[in-house]
Amino acid sequence: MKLASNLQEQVASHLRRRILSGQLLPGTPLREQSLALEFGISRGPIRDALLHLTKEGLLVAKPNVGVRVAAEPSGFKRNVIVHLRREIEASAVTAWFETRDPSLLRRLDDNLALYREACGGSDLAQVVELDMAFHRLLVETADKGSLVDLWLPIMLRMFLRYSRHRDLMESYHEHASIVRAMHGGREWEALEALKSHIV
Amino acid sequence: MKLASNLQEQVASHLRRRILSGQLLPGTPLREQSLALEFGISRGPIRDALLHLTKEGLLVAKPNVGVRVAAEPSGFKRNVIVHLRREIEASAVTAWFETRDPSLLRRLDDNLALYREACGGSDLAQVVELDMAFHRLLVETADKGSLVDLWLPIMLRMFLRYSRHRDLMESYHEHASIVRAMHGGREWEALEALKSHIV
DNA sequence: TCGTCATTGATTGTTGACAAATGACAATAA
DNA sequence: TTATTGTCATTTGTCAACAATCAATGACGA
Repeated sequence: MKLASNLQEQVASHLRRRILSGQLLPGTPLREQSLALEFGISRGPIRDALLHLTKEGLLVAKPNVGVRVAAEPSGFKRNVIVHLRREIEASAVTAWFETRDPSLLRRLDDNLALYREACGGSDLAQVVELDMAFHRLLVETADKGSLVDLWLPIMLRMFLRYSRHRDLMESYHEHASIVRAMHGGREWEALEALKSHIV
Repeated sequence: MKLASNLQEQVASHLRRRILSGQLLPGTPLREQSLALEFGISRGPIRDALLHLTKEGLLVAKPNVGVRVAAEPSGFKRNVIVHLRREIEASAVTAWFETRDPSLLRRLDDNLALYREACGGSDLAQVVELDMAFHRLLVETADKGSLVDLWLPIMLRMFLRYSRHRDLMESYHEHASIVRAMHGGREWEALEALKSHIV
């Protein structure tokens, strides 16, 4: 899951995980030099990675000063984000019901099994990863995955406050009920379950 | 408008303008070396700028190969984008009606005057710039501008097909009618005008 | 005492050289 | 002819050194 040939992407996904799993709290400054030392590489790829994460909304950059982990979105912003996510993911699911390609259902089932396990365990980073993967599967199916790049930064901003305010097992059951409705071909039910899951 | 102390942002906004105004067509490859030569700087800041634009959706990058100007979004994707933009900008305008801060109205009026002029002239880059600025003003007012970073990449992807399919003067009148409704305090009318303007 | 302004240390911004990967083309063999 | 392999030029990826900038500190003068 983590393999990438170029260093910047390796660093980016590593930091992404640390931020989303709550190991790096909002406001924490990240220095290029220290990160370069920590990863044993030069500052170049680090800069690229930080730029990635900044554009994704996980970091905020001040010119000539550096980057910090972004603050959780305000209530107002979060509300908008919720609506945007619903719009994107609902569009994708609606599109899926046109074809009902069963390969998606298989992948969702696989994800669900792993997710259930992870929710029982204590590896929060793994839980976040699988939760993310679930929704990514939904978004990817529509229109040859064209929505993913639109969806990702929105999703990430929402996940900035993942760790707290979340009952993991309940989240699992919500995923399961979405998939169940899709298996049964009940479009309206799937969309309702999705909408009430995204909060 | 163009001033930025760091080179990457100067390069980024320059390329942004060239792409949005249609001088760089979808599919056109951009080489770091040639750009560095063209701007008379080294490849470092160029890389940063290209990364910015890639994350904004104006370019697509293939690892170890390079970047090209992004293709126009598909019909499906564009439809989603339209809904996202409406959601964001309508939220912002709704929030404005809570306070009705008159300083926004003043700035919108200023923008309208310039926009009208530009629509008459032939400088498409200027038209795009002002159109963008108009909507940015709307988005900026709400919640201390927190929606801007969410809105920008969505807006830019939509503007990839700005030049064609657009009657400039009609666009001006739509802007004007939005502002007119806001001046008059007619919230519903403003939101409807906004919604029908975003297509 | 308070405010202003140089100094200084830390951090980002920029550069040019080098390493690694890719795609195109030509040579070779079935 | 067609598929495969090897070579080469082009382009991106990475690196370490240098320059520019900022924020904090402390000296200075009102």
